[in-house]
Amino acid sequence: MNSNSSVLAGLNEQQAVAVTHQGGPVLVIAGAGSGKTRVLTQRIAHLISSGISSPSQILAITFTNKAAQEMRERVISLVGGVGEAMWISTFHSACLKMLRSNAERMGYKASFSIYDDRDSRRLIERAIISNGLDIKRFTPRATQGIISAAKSSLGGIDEVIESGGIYGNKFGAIFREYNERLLAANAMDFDDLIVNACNLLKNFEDVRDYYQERFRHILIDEYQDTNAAQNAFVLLLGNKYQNVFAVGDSDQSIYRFRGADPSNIGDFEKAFPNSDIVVLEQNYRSSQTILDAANSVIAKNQTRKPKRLWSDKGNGSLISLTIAMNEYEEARWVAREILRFKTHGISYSDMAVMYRTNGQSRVLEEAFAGSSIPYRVIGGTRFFDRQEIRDTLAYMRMVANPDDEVSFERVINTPRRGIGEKAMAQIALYSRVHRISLFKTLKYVDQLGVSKKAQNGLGEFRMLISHLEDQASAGESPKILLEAVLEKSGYRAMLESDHSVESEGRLENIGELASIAAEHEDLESFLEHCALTSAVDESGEMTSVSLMTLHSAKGLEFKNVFLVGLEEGLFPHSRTMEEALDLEEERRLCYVGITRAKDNLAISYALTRTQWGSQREGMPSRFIHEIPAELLDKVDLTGFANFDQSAFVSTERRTFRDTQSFNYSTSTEISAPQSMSTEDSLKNESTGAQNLGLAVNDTVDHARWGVGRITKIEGKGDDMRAEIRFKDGVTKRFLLAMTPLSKL
DNA sequence: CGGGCGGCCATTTTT
DNA sequence: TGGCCGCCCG
Ligand SMILES: Nc1ncnc2c1ncn2[C@@H]1O[C@H](COP(=O)(O)OP(=O)(O)OP(=O)(O)O)[C@@H](O)[C@H]1O
Repeated sequence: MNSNSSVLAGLNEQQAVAVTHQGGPVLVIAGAGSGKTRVLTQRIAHLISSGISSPSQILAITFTNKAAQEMRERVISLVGGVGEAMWISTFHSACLKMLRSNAERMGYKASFSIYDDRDSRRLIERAIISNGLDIKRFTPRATQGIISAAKSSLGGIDEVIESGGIYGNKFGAIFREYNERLLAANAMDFDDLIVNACNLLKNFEDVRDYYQERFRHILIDEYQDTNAAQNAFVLLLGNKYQNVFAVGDSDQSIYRFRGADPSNIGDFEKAFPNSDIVVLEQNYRSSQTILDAANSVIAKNQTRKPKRLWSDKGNGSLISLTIAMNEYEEARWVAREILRFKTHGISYSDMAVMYRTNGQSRVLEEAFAGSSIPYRVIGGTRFFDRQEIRDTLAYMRMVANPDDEVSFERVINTPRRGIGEKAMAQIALYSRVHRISLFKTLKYVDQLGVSKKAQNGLGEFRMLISHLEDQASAGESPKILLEAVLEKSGYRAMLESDHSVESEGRLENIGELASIAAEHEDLESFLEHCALTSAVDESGEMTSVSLMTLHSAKGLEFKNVFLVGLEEGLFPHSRTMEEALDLEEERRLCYVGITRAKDNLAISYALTRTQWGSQREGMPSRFIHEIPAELLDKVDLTGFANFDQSAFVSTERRTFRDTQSFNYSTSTEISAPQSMSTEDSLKNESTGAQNLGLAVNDTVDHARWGVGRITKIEGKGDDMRAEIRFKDGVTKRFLLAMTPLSKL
């Protein structure tokens, strides 16, 4: 069967051109919602069903694992059959797969560990310290930024030295040591996965030949967010047959901060001089109103080529703009709207709330819980970031790769085995001198020069790991191994013995990890899953509202979208407001957010917001002003929004006098004290409570919350804070200078 | 050596 | 808000 109806169904002319392109390099450039992902997916289906390509000749790159999985399912539903042979994955997964098969060539063992951000930062910290540098001056975070930027642009030590400025040589030394430690630990960081895969292809002709022959068709989604190393990977693989199909939208490039380089799009034509360009202009997702708003925001970017994008879905409803007193009121308003939409037949799973920073989810979660709205937070504090999960996985990694330095340090003394700083220093010394890994030094435990107690602990640890290694090489499943780790290491016993609610939660999480382990045949695939599965990948079939950052929202779509916290300093974020290029990236992020909505878009901001314990007054985001006023339907919950830009005088803004009544009816107990402290701070008055000589266990009376007992005092003078546990069991924290308290 | 506590810090976005 | 460091006591 050749050109097939199901594969071409639901495509416009331009889309069909792209899908059925006869081969050679193709670049699809198109705005949001124009069907880029659909085209890419259906092209895979077309290649297979028309017999042009077999599934095993397909390499498709997506931005997240979840997108990969969905694409695979979609292709299978179009052409049937088993899709196992296709490689549809993220860059990182694809590179990892190649590296596992060829690790020895690169000087690694096949069982190498993958270091995520935090593992890598920890190792960088070790490298900084062992260079005799101060981690206050050379912060691991900043150093990691420099190193990662160099790696992801395929640079080496020279680039690190250069971006290190006057301390270039120091950063260079750190960089060198970090890489040495990685190699010694048989570990790669995220950037290494890409860089090493490139080097593998570059340096080994036979490997390159193999993969070039194998992947006759290479397709890349979200091309605008590839970095130099990823791009090099694509070019290396695609060089021979040049069947490279890339889709992207430079207006949706939002990862420049981590090395993504949208100029890869422009360079595509240079790399493949005979490439064909396909432009898609019809948006099938959003109403014209939403599209107009998005187009007019993004038009403010200077460094951009204008682009046409239209929709025939009709104007739809206006975009609502809501002004709230504070973030609590904003969240309650979102909750009310969600319930309202629900009664109009829109299901929870068709709605999403998007924000700039993860920290904003908390208040929303509280409001949703209070309104019994089912919700899911996508991303945020990830499951795999929890301490107990990291600890358990560190044990598992030790089993797979005993040379793993970061994992060793993590668990050598968890639970306590009497190994302190002193013993660790001795181990590190021995490992340096004898050029063996930390774990291997344990063979010579009596030569390390550590206390008897530490020797015992170390011996115990060594037996534990080697016993587990035996089990692993005997082919025990990850589930069994995990069980053995928990039991034999004493980790479970440690948690069980303390009987706290916290430990119970940790045990539950570990239980969850065990069920993930049960889904995997071997240790390697389990660890791989844990290393590369990001929070965004968690499945979300349930009928719940989604909460996520704007970054996580890329590529998704919802009927109703709430964009919250549109305040100067938050969005655009204060860290981006100085550099024009950073600000443009924020604007693209706004464009991405707006264009996630199909039917209804609601944006909102709060006049005050509590950040780092203190209140901040917010100005409406410039992005709001960049949306034509006639597309907005303004609702002022506060009565005194200072949103008096000329564009908005037409709406029914209440006068300041009205606010004296202060009866924004929806406010409940949560916002009242908020507004009270706002008033206080505005008047710059102190309640004097910091001078009452309060101490822990004093009983106090709070003007709004009633009687309670002080459980904690910190800070002094005007900065004194108290934690008070009220009679109803609620615990709250206050800045005393602003709190109406009396001592009882 | 280990645990607990106070105080200081910084605090964007993530494969 | 929490993560981390330094300090103190058992
Ligand atoms: N020809 C078409 N007819 C009807 N619907 C279409 C057509 N093409 C795409 N769509 C729909 O439009 C929506 C957006 O498509 P898709 O996600 O592929 O766009 P995209 O360009 O990848 O978007 P973005 O870049 O914003 O993530 C999807 O719901 C898709 O099913």
